[in-house]
Amino acid sequence: MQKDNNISDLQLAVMRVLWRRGEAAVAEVHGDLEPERGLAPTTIATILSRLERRGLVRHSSRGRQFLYAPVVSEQEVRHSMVASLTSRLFNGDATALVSHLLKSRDIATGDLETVRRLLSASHETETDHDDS
Amino acid sequence: MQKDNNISDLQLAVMRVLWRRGEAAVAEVHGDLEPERGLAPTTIATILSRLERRGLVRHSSRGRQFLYAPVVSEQEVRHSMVASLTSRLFNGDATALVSHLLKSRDIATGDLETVRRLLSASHETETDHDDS
DNA sequence: TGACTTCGACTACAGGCGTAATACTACATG
DNA sequence: CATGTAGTATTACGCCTGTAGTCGAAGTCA
Repeated sequence: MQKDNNISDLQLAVMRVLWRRGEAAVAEVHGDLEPERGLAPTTIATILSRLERRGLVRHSSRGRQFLYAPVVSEQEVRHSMVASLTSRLFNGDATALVSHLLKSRDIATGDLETVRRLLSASHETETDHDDS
Repeated sequence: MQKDNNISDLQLAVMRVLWRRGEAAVAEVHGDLEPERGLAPTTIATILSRLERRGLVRHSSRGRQFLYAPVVSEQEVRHSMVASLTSRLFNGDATALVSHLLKSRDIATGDLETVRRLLSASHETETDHDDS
């Protein structure tokens, strides 16, 4: 069973860079996030160290730089986080979550069709490859 | 627009007691949670104060006891937390979350029927009253 | 009235997060 | 070799959470 991969917003942003690039040096992660976040490079480095301490990433060295690479996949993190929320909020009942989404109009009426399509697709395909 | 009602697990547990009881003294909340959590009464009191500081509950006095009552509904909290996760993890696309749930087998194959039922119910009923 | 009980208020401490400055180390260069 | 520089490691600080002890006020009981 995998650990609790529940992570914060900023940590997620950093992970997303790693997922996209496969591996990246601190400076690269910083470069990618700087426009939207405007954080100091050392801040990014701190985040990466902490992620490494938690086992979500690992690093190798290239010259005197560290190359960080994800250890967990985006799917795993999503799964873990969604499951955690489902368990906390809906007692683990994922259909209750769907029900909530439908009733609270988080899913616009126009998107019902999309969901219906997903649903039909989902009983045909038994193999799973997460995410669209 | 409502604030960020994202709360922790323990805080949720406490809120659930208040939602169930309408209002409750510290001792009552503690009594309800003690079996599963085994926390000191003062711990519960601390949680309640903090929730009050954040505006999620308010209190009145009965004798020298405080009666705490929820200020936000379970629906609001759920909505807020689900929305927050959806935005962080799926870029705000709730259908992507449903897609995730379906593909990752968080929803057992046997429950697909349930979802399908929810779905049909949801385009007939335009009025919403959250939760089942 | 004095002791005991009850309850909220205040204080505390560790650990996580956001955020970052500063320290240290080792390569590059004149 | 001396020094600038790049890049990691260490330290820091405020805020939140979990967890709870202690203090002080007020009511209860003998």
